[in-house]
Amino acid sequence: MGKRVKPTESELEILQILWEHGPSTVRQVNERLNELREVGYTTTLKLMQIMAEKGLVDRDTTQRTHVYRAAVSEEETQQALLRRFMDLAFRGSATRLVMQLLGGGQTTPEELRAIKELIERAERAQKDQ
Amino acid sequence: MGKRVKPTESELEILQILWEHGPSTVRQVNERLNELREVGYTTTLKLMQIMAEKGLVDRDTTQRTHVYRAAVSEEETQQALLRRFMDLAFRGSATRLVMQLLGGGQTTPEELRAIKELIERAERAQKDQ
DNA sequence: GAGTTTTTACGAAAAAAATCGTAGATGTGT
DNA sequence: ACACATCTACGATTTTTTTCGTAAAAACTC
Repeated sequence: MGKRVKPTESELEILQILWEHGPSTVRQVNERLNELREVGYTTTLKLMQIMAEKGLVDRDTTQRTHVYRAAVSEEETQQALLRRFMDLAFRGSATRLVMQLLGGGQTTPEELRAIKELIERAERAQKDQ
Repeated sequence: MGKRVKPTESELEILQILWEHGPSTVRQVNERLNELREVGYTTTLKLMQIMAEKGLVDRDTTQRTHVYRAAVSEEETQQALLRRFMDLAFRGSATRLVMQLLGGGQTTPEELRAIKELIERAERAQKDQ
């Protein structure tokens, strides 16, 4: 398990699309990307080819139109990215991070409730150890 | 307020040092950096000069040895970075982010308690509106 | 089957970020 | 004052990431 995952920002955008929509062609991915910003088709193609080389995605080449799918799990990747980001931007402090998250008006009341539930579950899990 | 600043990773490392230790010389910053990894003195100097141009830091040049200090606030910068990161890595979902944070063993029991306290405070703040 | 579209492959250019060497000015110690 | 160390400025190089042009093969259209 646990490949060393260090996707660049553009690669991560593509992974998000693959995680969300499942195996996709370059065209499908490119169209999703273009909903947000303008990206040339060959740009997306090249990126996905590089990602295949790096092992971030797998592709089925039996058809002329290749189908790509994520080769790294969403969980593991997010875990690694979060660790890195927390260290870099919050000097490793989860508390500070949550403080900004809650203090910045970036959470809806629903999210707050959901997050509280998560906390309580985590506390119970710790007690059970 | 609120400059639209997007420090690079290296720039952010330097900002962290300035936020944590206050106004510092290039040498002081470079020494801190070298506690983590090897960085040449002129590399750090150049970065800090660029940051001064961008307005990320201010510097006092009245002495031969310039003294640099952060020109952007820790809060605002973290806020902006968090927003960006949450969108990129968690498709904008604070809940997913916290889920990874709690599920990945990246929080100590103490942090958990502190975070719970933050949640409760945020809930009370919402009710008061 | 000629022309058009779609696709991959490849390489190169452009852009962004990080690193470092060298020169010259300024300071320090003796 | 001389030797040595420290500091800034500047430019150049290197590395990483992103973007795209062109060509060739495959498929589709009429």
